[in-house]
Amino acid sequence: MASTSQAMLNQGLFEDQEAPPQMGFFSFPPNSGSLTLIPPLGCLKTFSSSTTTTSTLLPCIPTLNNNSNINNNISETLLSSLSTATTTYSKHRDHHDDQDHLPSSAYHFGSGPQLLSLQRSTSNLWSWGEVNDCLGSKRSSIINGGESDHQYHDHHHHHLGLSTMKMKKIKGRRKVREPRFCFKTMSEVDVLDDGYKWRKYGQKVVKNTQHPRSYYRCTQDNCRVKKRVERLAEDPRMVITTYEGRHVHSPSHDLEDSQAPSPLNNFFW
DNA sequence: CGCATTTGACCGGCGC
DNA sequence: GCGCCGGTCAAATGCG
Repeated sequence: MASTSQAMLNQGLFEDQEAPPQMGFFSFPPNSGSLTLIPPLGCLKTFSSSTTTTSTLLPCIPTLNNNSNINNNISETLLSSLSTATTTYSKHRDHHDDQDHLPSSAYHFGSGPQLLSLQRSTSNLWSWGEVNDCLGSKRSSIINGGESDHQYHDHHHHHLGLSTMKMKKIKGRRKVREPRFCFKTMSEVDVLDDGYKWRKYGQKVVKNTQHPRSYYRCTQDNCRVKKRVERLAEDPRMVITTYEGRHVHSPSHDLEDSQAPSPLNNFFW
């Protein structure tokens, strides 16, 4: 089911290893029939601070039923969303790290409304911030726990994943990370079918959250793609899925459905 | 029985 | 240096 959109994703989003992973917002509420579009929900946030620029959010959110007949296939949905929604992301400076500054150029794909904008980064580090913005990881949870909402909002996206970002430094040199993509879905089920086969290899309790974070690896040989799945602390209805790496194969669905897998079938990368 | 999941241990980075 | 934490490993357990 390779599509132009997929080709765009594959070639445009991640062909450049230095390009940051992208964060999108999608909603997959259960119990609806087919792919539909709904107005933005509370999952969409706008960040603002002295070090963070504004995130723009979806004008519409694709939704997909858990029992959908269209394979519950996220890739389809994401692609659909990309063709119907404006997806942007917050960008912010990594004020903890030194002076690798933010990209100055943005790429735009698609026609009509802005489908997806990509910020070119000189370092993958920044993109980690992106991912963790989406995540609501431990740092924000710690800040959130027992402290005022005001303080939480002030620091929310700055503290997310800081330790992780610093892990990227090795003797003053940045460690190159696999490209990442993080998106948020509204779903009752934690693991959404994205067309690939995953094996769980770990689970961690996230501080100040009742929901654990699960770690998955792609089961395909030689494919080192990983994904993390967790529920948003502030809104347990939301599932945060973070992909890391590029698949070196086609989705299993395609392999089953077709004998002619194409590189363009590669979901995200 | 084979494979997937669970779960405690372990490791490395980071802050204090 | 120590403790905390995220991420991973791997033995134990569960399940079809």
